[in-house]
Amino acid sequence: MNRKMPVKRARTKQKRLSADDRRSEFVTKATELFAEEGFGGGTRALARKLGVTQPLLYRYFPSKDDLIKEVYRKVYLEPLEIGWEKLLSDRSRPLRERLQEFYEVYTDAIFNRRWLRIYLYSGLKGLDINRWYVGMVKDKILTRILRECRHDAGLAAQSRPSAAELELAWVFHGGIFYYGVRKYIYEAPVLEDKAQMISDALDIFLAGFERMAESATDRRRAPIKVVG
Amino acid sequence: MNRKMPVKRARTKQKRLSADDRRSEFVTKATELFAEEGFGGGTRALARKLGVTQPLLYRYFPSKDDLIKEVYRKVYLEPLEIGWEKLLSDRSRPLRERLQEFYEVYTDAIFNRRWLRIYLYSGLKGLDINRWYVGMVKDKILTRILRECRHDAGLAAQSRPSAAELELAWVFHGGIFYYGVRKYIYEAPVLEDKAQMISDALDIFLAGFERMAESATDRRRAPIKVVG
DNA sequence: ATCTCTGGTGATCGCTCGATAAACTGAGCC
DNA sequence: GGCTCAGTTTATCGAGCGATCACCAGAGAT
Repeated sequence: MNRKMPVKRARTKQKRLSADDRRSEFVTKATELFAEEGFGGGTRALARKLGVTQPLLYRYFPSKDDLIKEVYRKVYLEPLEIGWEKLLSDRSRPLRERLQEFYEVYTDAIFNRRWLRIYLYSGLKGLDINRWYVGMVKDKILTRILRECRHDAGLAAQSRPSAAELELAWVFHGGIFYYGVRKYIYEAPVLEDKAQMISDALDIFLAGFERMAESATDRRRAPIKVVG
Repeated sequence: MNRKMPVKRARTKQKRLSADDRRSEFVTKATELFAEEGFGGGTRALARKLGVTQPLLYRYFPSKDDLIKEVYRKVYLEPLEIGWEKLLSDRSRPLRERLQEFYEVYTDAIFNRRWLRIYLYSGLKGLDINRWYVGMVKDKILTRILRECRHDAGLAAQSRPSAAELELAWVFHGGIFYYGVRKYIYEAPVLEDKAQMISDALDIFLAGFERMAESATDRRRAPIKVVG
């Protein structure tokens, strides 16, 4: 028996997907919708994006909240695909080079309208998953960076970074993050060369770290001086 | 004829305010409500906060959108009450001192749950007023800071800051701003001494600025060195 | 004491929302 | 060819939304 004209399949509204495909299509399009409209975006608008009717959603998700949770999972776990540990902790490469590459890769993953908007919307809802992510940035990125910086500067390792060190790292990290917010949320003009921005931010962070490391032994703060 | 027991007035729901008082009470409580719930917060919930009925809102505002606009006006203009120009441009005081004080005062004005949440919500809506505010930060704060920095470093004044300089200032500013987001939006633990955080951020920003100023004449980037 | 003006209420409209139940449909199996 | 079962639709519910209108009530002027 020959196939029933596959041409028609292209003309018809491509209904009748497999369950897995349909489900993941819901998550994908929901991410797009919620990124634009916030989580108040309607289930009918979502169905329209898929070319199906609204009740179909409930064959795949018990409630809208469950769909939202799926979106969270996808968005929050997406940028974690990168091999952070190896990249940051590979001491065969110069520290500066590692940091530059890490932030280029990391920002490639999260600097886009979809990710940043979902991240901010979920942050405003104050959910646990958001606190978890912030804690992870602290533990897996900033703490690791500080450890490598201390090692690079010949300082003794410590189990946990000091509050002042951590704050320095946070301000640095936040400054870079805010670049993405300015570009993709505020849609304000930014310096187009992202790598250059990261490089400049790294310059002043590393200089600040060295300065702090020295003044920590001094006890009193010495005025900073830069020599060309 | 004696007064009708004024004590009762205290027991009764204090209705019947003057038009101006009621109107501003609507704006105040609406700011609180929208800060928590987003602008999807309902007019009935708002009325409940005032202890009045929902239709009363429409005696004072033609629509919910008009109320929202009032909230924007209040929130966006609130931190502008400070005398920025004088503070930043008063060359009788050391630059470092001026910057420290400015950021302490500025963050006193905007680092609170209400302001930051309204700001982020409105930013996500992509309204003109938000772009206006970002442009104002650039023109009235960052450009002015850079001008003072150039003057302080003995560099020639320029009508507009270079893109690289501006980006440096933005990353610095964003790093400080993100401190507020971490504390009041994410409710994550932060270094409690805000003035210290600002001081540290200023240290590395000023060092970075000097470094950039020097390398601009060198053409090639000189490695940074910090002397205690 | 009565009138008036205005701040405030009760009832309700039309709409959209998330969610449910029952009916439909078409590809694969016997 | 008819059966089956999974993917999809049609119809609809109850709740909540922004908004409107007619009415109420109390303080101040006369």
